[in-house]
Amino acid sequence: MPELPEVETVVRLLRPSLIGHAITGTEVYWVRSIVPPEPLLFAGRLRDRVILDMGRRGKWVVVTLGGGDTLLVHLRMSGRLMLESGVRTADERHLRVRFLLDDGRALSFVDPRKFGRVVLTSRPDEVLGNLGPEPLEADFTVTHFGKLLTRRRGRIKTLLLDQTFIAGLGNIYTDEALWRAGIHPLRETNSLSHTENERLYRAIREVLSEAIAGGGTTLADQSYRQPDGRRGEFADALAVYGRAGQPCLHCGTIIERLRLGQRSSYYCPVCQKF
DNA sequence: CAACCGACCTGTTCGC
DNA sequence: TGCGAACAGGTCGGTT
Repeated sequence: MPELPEVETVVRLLRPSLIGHAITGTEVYWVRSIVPPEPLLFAGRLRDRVILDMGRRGKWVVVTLGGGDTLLVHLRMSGRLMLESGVRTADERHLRVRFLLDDGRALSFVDPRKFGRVVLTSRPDEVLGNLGPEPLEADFTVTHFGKLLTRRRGRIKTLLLDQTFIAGLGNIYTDEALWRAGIHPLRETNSLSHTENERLYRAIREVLSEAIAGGGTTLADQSYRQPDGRRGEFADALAVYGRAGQPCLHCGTIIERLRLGQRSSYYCPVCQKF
């Protein structure tokens, strides 16, 4: 579910109220949610660690702890991080890991589908090192993007979903960026013109920035919420994702859906010619 | 290498 | 109403 904007939204909201607090206990309810999968060692290593910082790299939440360890959280399809003030958990049934804090609050990792992971490591680069550039960073320039593109082949959408090529894009925002850039998802990467490269670069940065400003995207199933419970308002701004059968906001043509691997892609057959 | 498929999991919606 | 199929924001490993 969560892509870069949703993870960024979560981090921005949680960070100020977590920094400086210590973890006093860790409860593991689903062993495979943690790495390494040893609840006693995991909890022991986290006890009394102070949260020094919290950030994001691609779709990973990065929690820097005192003592040299780092906690990496990937929400995958259905994971959520929620800060709770009491003993109660909003979603007890899907609670996988809970971190108790020194002030009585708790940070809960809730994940119905159990795909998400909480990784405790002293070497975060072993996990994060293979990620491609951060699309919103200043050093990610249009020149840089163009150079990366010319070296690659295959379908453009597949490439944008590859986290080692560029970090943070998922199924929603690749479709939105390709629509904004007027590029068909199945276009061969090496067939893109210089102009198309530039349009794609701008589209990626704009759609991600706007989505962050809107607090991410909450779809009809409501599975993503901001940590404070509010919905992500960028759902109202989606131009193609999930809109098969509805008119293109630009030209009125009916939006189509195709299969790429086992995933859906939404596009306008007129604005995004093959 | 690029493309595709099944796994990993549970929950919800769709179609008959 | 009931019930199986299809589908879901992600990623990995194995096969063609």
